Amino acid sequence: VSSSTTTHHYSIKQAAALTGLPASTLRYYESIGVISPVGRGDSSGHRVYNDADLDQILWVACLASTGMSVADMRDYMANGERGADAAGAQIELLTTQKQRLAVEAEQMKLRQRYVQVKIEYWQAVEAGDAARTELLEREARAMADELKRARKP
Amino acid sequence: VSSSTTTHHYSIKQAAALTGLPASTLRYYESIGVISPVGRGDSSGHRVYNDADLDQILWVACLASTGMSVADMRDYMANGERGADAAGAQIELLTTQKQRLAVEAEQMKLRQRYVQVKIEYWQAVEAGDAARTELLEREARAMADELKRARKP
DNA sequence: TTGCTCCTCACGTCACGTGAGGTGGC
DNA sequence: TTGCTCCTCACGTCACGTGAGGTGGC
Repeated sequence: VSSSTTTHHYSIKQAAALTGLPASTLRYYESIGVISPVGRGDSSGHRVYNDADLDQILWVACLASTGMSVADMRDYMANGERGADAAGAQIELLTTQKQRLAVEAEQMKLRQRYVQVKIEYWQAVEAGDAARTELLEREARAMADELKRARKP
Repeated sequence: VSSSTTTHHYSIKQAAALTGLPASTLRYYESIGVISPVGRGDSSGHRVYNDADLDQILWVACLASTGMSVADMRDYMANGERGADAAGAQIELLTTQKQRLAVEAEQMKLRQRYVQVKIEYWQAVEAGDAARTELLEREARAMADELKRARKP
């Protein structure tokens, strides 16, 4: 999704700053084909990133953040043929990714609740409230079971 | 948070099934001191897990799920002295972890919105809606900026 | 005895990170 | 010339995963 009116170029350091990924990772992703080869400066041989490159990198970073392997990311990106004709395929991939994120978000919520229950448990212990302590102990155990099930798929 | 009335024992395979972590990871965590040494069966030498062990493992799994390093997890667990006297310290650690989870959840939401904008972008491209395409392009770029900032701290 | 699970130890692997040693533009 | 950034290539590292080779209880 690059701007159709203006295109700037950026050094690897600038690209790293703009995307939040370290320069070493940008080189690594390019070397294994997760991102397409970026342009090089004449005579210097330095990488020159444009807006489309940055956009691609941000998208890869989003995929990586959900624990996708680099092999899968490469297939994913190769599939996205670049161009309006592939819109249908892109939407399909994006929808899958959306679902992955939804599952992850659900697990995050569970973990947050688990930690909250643990906080309340220790507060009950501190207050010497034996009944509440036992109640929260049971609750924590039940949540643990949920956490285990959520990790499977 | 082990049950005070009954304690069962479990093999490493059962412990793996109950916590969702592979047996190899349970051995690894024990070997580097992230979880305390578990009991061994007389003469067999096989690991025997009890409810307190399982609880500890689930807690470690929760910490690991937020990207905490094993070194930090070890310090964290060592600090939790086990016992009601450490309730205050436990609550402090748990509160910190809660905040880590909240930040992570915020990033998840951002990524979900980013993917959603991308989906709508390609739908606009597919529909040939140039104005909406450009609008969503700008929106995606703005979100990318947010994503970058969220990854920093 | 035959499976089955468990054990340790060592090496493999995945996704980078980190120098070493060298080049290019203000 | 002096910094500064960039380059490649190779090796290091972190968190496990995966055998190899062997033991123990029904």
